[in-house]
Amino acid sequence: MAQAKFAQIKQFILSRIETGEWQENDRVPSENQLTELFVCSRMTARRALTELVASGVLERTQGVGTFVAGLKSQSSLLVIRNIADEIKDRGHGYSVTPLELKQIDASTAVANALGLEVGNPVFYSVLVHCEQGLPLQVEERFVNPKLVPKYLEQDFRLQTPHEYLSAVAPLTEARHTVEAIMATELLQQRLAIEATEPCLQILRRTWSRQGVVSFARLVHPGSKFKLTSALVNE
Amino acid sequence: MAQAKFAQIKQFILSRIETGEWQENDRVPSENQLTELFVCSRMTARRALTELVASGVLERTQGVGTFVAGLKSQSSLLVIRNIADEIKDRGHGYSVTPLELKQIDASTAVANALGLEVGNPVFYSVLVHCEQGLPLQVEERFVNPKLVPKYLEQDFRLQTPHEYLSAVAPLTEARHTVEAIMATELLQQRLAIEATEPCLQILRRTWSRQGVVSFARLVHPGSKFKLTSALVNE
DNA sequence: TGTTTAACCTTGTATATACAAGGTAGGCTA
DNA sequence: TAGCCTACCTTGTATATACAAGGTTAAACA
Repeated sequence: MAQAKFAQIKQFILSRIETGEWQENDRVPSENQLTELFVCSRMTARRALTELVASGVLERTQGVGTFVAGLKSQSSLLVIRNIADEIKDRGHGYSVTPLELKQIDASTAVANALGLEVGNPVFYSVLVHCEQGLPLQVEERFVNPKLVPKYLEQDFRLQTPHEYLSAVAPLTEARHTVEAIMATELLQQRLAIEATEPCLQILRRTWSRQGVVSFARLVHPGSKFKLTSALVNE
Repeated sequence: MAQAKFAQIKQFILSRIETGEWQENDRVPSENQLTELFVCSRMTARRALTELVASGVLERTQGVGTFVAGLKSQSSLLVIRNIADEIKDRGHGYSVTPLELKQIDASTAVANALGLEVGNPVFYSVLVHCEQGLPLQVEERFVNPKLVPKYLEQDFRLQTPHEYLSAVAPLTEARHTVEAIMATELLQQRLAIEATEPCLQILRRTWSRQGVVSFARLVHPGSKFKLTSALVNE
């Protein structure tokens, strides 16, 4: 068999959508119709449809039918990768310098982000991630001490905070905000950039089963760092 | 039945991964083992595994077994939404002002992005998208005239370029780059911002079956615009 | 005429079965 | 001992079947 039958059916449907023959919200053949068209069992036709639904190409409603899904083009996905992996994947040298590692009192913003009270103790770390020796990211991180009591005892030259946290408190969710900012003087020093250089800031909150684990502020020089998307559709 | 059997099996596996009982690369029970555990048919056990593989929780290799997938935490997804929808979803007033709509000669950068020769004609449009009357995005767009010959005849106050292009040349892929930049003087005027305000720039290339359809440069004031992620992990 | 009902479509869940295909490990042979 | 080969595990594809559940429509009834 050149290609699995369910894959042929998927191709058949996808090509018709790609050419525009079947438009958004058009009805696609039912499982039984596909069964006749391709001379296969209902389970095989069903598999093709199910997989296309899973990938967002189709939508179905029990008792009604299966339809071409609305354009996903309206939103596409950007990937935020682990900085160390990204640098290594480029074949460049990666190094990290820990600048701070201590306990502080939660400010209002940090307390809100972590779901704690203002003034509660939180663990705080600052690291500079470098590519070929040049700063590419300043990672400022606030950690919930209740969930990660041994955070301050770690050596983040050996294992990034992200790796450590993942091991200690398996994360179940993460939320990000990306924006453009101007660096403060301190950040300018740490990133070795001019006052005129804009920066890309990623705010990242991570959850485990027990609650908010950490709140991180990742700042990149705009001239050196780009977020790139993988793909959409299909 | 309180819950479908395959859903119970999925829950069983997910909870064991969440608690950390099963770690990355650990082997999960085979289809036959699950069949015995849950007193169900192999197809039902298989469905649970298949769906968890689809959602990225598990990985499987024919002839070997099924394993807990590597942390997805390493990369998470950001959503780039249609600007008009985003503003409307916030319940705010949306308006758009077309500034340019003409044919120009492709510069080197544009020719590269569109897969054309330098100096070839390309269609060019500039629009300003406003939220409550304030500029939120400048959309500069270069369009391949071979694929979209009637681009210049459109009225983009009625339909956004993106909507028109989606209808004319169903898109099959899109790639994005996000970075922080300082606005040029012209952009400062168009966005009504100060020279000191950093901007978030999204470069977007879209493909249809026939090739690259358009290349867009979307610039937002950093103080007013944030990209926000939905969620991670399945 | 208006409402209820039943027939018929759709998708959803579940089982039993068969064979194909890929990988591993242990035993057999040279 | 070294290499091959078979038996046995795994996942992958495909079929036939049964009944459940949700929605539409048209016919039957009041």
